[in-house]
Amino acid sequence: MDKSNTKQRLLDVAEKLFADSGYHCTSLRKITAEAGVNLAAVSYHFGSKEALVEAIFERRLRPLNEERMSRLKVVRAAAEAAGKNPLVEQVLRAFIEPTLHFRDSAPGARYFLHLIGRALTEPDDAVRSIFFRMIGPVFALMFEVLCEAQPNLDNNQVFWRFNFAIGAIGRCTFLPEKLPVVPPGVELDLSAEQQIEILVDFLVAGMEAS
Amino acid sequence: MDKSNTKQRLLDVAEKLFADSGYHCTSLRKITAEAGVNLAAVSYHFGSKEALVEAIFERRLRPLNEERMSRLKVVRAAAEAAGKNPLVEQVLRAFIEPTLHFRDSAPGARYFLHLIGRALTEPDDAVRSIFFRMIGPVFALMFEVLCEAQPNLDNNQVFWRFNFAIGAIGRCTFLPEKLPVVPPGVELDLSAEQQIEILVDFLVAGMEAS
DNA sequence: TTATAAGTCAAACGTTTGTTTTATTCTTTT
DNA sequence: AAAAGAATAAAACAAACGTTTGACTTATAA
Repeated sequence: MDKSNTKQRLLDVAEKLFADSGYHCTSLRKITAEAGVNLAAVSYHFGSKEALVEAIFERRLRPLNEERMSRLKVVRAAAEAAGKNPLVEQVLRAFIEPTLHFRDSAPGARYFLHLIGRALTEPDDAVRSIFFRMIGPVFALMFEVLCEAQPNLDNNQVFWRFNFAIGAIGRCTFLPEKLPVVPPGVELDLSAEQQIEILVDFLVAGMEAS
Repeated sequence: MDKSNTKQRLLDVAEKLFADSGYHCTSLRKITAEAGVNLAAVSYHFGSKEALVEAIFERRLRPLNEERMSRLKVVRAAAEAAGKNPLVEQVLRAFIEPTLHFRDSAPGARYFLHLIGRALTEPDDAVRSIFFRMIGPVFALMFEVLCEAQPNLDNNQVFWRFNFAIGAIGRCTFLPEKLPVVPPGVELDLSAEQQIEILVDFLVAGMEAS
């Protein structure tokens, strides 16, 4: 049909270029040139550059967040049904496993993960608030369930440890070539399962510390 | 006197604005206007916008890194003298304590920490490589000493855990208003000592996990 | 087939960007 | 006091940006 795959191509190319060079360093001219479409296509199909990046988040982050949310709710419900507190490990896995399995679920997903790994520190207020609006409910629920998992831990402690976890997770959604110092002999291309285990081991220990 | 405090004012104002809005979203016109100096002053005193941000890194990161390096070397030398492995906690403290004490050491230091917290994920290649060039040796040494601290742990494991630690540390150098979701009742303005303890507890447990 | 809509295209829009230029003022030195 | 150098000022520079325009082409539907 060729019925306007222009829109899809723009999403794919912009996702990759935004991940590579960031929102502001990537011009619409670069995007449309690499996608092989006219410059005006972005305005026509999305309305603006900002609406384009929002559509990118919408396409990937929406379903990912829904899976995270439902898994968090399962963990909470199961714990409540059993009359126990949720396990920290299960809460973390509810967030982490969808993330890293998503990484291999689509060709551009790796780029997208890199993009949201940087969205946490995005300087542009408009772009950052698009991301925060989508991720906000997930973070809020996760914080709640983490508090339930460790009821004898101060909420301040939980909050900061949760933030540390967010930062740590962000480090392994990064494209390998963007990491600062890579000592010789270390393996950057881990499978999702390997990466999950390394990450969960670290975070469970950190969250449950002393 | 007044013997060119223009340069200093530019450094101070640019540090704050770069921290606030990022490198690309902050124009030289905004910087020079807020500093109350002429637009051409940046070119005259520094040469370019990129040289300005490099001077900002140079001013603060150079001495901070020197302290980190010397503390790391002390930890390593003391362990060697005692014929033991360095302690993970001491290695982490050698990096973290200078960082958070630095935070309160100068009026603009908080802004600068926010700036380097974002430098890890800086999309602009030129800016990121300025940062990596300065922080590289510190990261490399820290990775080495961490490997010595846990000789029975695979280097891959150490590398990833080290990266997670970097990500976690970055989360508490952030300006509070830039954090995504802050549940009611949590205290964001921790003293350096409080923040250090929370962070070290978490990271030591994570680094030494199972 | 004709009429209507959807999509594409090249070109230009008005801003904003970092940087440079040229002249002028202030400070230091002889 | 005069000359030399350092610093500031206003203005203009070319390049790049996101966005809009209006004509043209293709697809859909009556």
